[in-house]
Amino acid sequence: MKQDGAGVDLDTSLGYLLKEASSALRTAMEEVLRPLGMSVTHYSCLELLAQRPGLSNSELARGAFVTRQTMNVLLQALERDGYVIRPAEAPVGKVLPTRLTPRGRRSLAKATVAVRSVESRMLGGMSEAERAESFRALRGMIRALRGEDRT
Amino acid sequence: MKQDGAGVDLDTSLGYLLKEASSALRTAMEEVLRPLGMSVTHYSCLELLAQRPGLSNSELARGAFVTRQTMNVLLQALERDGYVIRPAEAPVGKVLPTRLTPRGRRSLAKATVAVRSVESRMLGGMSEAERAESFRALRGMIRALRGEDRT
DNA sequence: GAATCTATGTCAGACTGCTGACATGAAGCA
DNA sequence: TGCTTCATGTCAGCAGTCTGACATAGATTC
Repeated sequence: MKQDGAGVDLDTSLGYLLKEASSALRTAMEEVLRPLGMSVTHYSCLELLAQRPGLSNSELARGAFVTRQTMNVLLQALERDGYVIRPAEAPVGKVLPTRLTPRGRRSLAKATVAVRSVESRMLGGMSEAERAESFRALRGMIRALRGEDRT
Repeated sequence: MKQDGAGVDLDTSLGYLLKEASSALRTAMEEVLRPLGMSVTHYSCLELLAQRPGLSNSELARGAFVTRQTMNVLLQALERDGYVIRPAEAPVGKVLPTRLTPRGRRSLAKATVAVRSVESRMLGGMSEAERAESFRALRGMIRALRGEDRT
C-alpha cells in the first residue's frame, strides 16, 4: 500500500516522526501548564530569564523559537502583571535587558515542577547511553537543516 | 553558570532540543513550500490523502496533528479550490471520505519534490544505523509521553 | 427497543503567532 | 566625517489554530 515513487512515505519519514514527537511533547506540556494559567512560550520565557538573566527581547525570542514581535507582546503582558521588569531606558543602544521579579521566580518554580515531570516521563525507559545517542542525533538534524553542512 | 537545582537546564534538556529540531524542520519546510503558496498543514493534508485515499476530516486532523476544526477549515478551502472532493452526503454515518482531484495530485507532486529535498538534507550525514537509532529514540519518547508506559 | 456513550462534521468567537513596516541605535567602511 | 548595513523594539494587520458549542449517526449497555 506504500507508494514509494509518489510521495514521502509517512510511516518511514523521520521528519514526520519528529513532528509527531514534538506534537506529543507540546500537548503534554500544555496539559500540565494549563492549570497554572501558563502557555509553553510563557514558561519558556521565564525559564530562559532564570538561567540567563538580562536577556533582551530579541534574544528571548530566539531562545523560545518565536519572532521578536511575538515575544514583545508576551513581555509586555508579563511586565504589566509584574513577572518581569525592564528598564524604561536602554542602558546601551536599544536593547532592554529583562529580569525576573520575585513574583516571576515564584511562578516559574511551580511551573518547573510540572515541566520536569513531563521531561522525566519522556526520558522514561531510556538508558543514559540512549539519551546521549538521541541528543547527538537531534543535534545533527538541526545542524543539517540550518545548512551548516560541513562535508 | 548552570543552576541545576533551580530549573530545567536548557543546555542539557532533551525536550528543549526536540523543540529546537522541530522548529528548524518547520522553518525549512515553510521556506520551500512558501513559493508554492502552501503551508505545512496544507501539504500534510495532501500527502496523507495521497497515501491513504478516503480519509475523513477527523482522521486527517489526527494525521496532521491539528484539531478537526482546523482541518475542516482547510478542507473547505481545498474543496472550494478544486484540490479535493468530498461526497455531498455521507455514505455511512457522518464520515465524509475525502479524495484528491487530479489538480490536487499535480499540486502535491511539486510540493513533494521540495519537501523531499528538506528531508534528505536533514538526513544529511547520518548513516543508516544512525537513522534507525533516531527512529527508535523518537518512537520511545512518543510512547512515553502518551502514557503508554509498559513497565 | 430505549438510553447512554462516543465519534463526527460544522459553526462561531477568541487567541496566538506571523508578516509587513517604521524609527532608532550600533558597527563597519569610504 | 558621512554613508551603508545590520540589529533592535515596537505598532498594526492578517492568517492559522484553538476552545466552546451544537446536532447527528453509530456503538454500547441495560
